[in-house]
Amino acid sequence: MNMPAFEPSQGRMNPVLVTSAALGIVDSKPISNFVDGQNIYCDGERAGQVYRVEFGAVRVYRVLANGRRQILDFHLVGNWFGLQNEDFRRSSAEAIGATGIKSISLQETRFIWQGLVPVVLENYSSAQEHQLVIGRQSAIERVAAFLLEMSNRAGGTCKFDLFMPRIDIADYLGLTIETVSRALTKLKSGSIIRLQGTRGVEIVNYRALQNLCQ
Amino acid sequence: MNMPAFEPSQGRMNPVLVTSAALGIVDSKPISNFVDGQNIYCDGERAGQVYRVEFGAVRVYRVLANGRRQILDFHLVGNWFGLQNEDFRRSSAEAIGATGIKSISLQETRFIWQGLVPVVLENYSSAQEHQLVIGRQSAIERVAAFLLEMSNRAGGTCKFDLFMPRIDIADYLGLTIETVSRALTKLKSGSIIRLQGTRGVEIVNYRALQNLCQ
DNA sequence: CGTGAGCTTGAGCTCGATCAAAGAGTGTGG
DNA sequence: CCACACTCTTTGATCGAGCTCAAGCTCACG
Repeated sequence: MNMPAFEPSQGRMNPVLVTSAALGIVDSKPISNFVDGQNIYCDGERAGQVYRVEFGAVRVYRVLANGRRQILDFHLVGNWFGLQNEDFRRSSAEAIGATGIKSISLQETRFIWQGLVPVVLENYSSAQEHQLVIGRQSAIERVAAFLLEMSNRAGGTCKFDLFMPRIDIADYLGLTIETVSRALTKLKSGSIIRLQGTRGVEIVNYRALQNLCQ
Repeated sequence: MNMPAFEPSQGRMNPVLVTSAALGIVDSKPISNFVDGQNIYCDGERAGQVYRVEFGAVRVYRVLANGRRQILDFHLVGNWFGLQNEDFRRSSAEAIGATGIKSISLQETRFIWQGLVPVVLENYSSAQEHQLVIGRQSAIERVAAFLLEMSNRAGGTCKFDLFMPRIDIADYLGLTIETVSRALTKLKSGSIIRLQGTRGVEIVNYRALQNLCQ
């Protein structure tokens, strides 16, 4: 049985179709440009806008009192972020590399909430998927799951670039950079992946990677 | 490079008000009764309905191929669950104790999606909150966070009953039952909580518990 | 070609998992 | 009402995955 309220969406790959209502509004906005590491919004700040990545990437994260950081989600081209119900931000968002963002104010969103429902549901779904990874997977399984996720979001290619440094991967997966590095080395040694430079990844044995994710 | 200034969000919708449309439909439905452990929906199943807890409680979980289980969320009285974008379930839902559920078909939801937006946003928000706990907190910090969450959801009282067994707490927090038990014992020894029987909890030192959560 | 940030590798340690057993709580039947 | 049985929980002992601390190494950049 289909969800009749909106068109079906393929994972997070194709948000363009499902948000056509929102697109009409956001497309008329100018692109705001951000440099690497630049803040888009901040924990504790009043929430005023909803955002869409036009180019580049964004990390959304929280920092605990003791300095430990958890990256809640990465957002790539076409992804919406910053959607929330509360008045104040409970996380921060930063550009990864040179990044372009379009935004609409929350006041405008009342006209397009319906169009954004699938977007929120997808974000929710991927948050739950991620709970499973960080709750019940070993280090190597987390890294394998991460590589598959990035491969998917890069369009399903087996050769792609990671757009974030190791520390971001570690903070996304709930690990340390050393453990991430060791896991990547292990996957390389097992001829499951190939590494090119510090960001390039090629999945050689896709099946083996999937098996690791349970 | 600067984002336009954040505008204050005026007249933020109250979740109770905005779900009134949904409430109107679901209130006319009969309550379905479930016994302890009974399945409400199943991983892989075609998704047909959205649910609301009338009494009792529900656990939503995923099981990995190797048998490891992760509880994604607990749902208490008044909570909606089962909202998703995909056609098929990616998790299972079970009653905890005697539980009453009202449901509406997804076909009906087209009339109330807009009303359910805050519900989805809240579920999304709590999923992210939980990512932080299982990604970057130690065992005792996770258990402390869990007790505070349950206290809040029980209405902010410091004396309440846990409605789930230790194994559910463990699978929610990404720990083992032994570790959960040890953490509870430690909190008891530190006079931060008091335990009554196997389910009863009283928070004696609320501040100390909050400090543990960072 | 030099420099520094980011990444990898190594050694040792710690927290939580695992394995094992005892204790508490609940329900059933004599 | 108590004895038994069963499940759930607690406690103990040991082990190992991943963290921490500490060097080296790479690579992108000037």
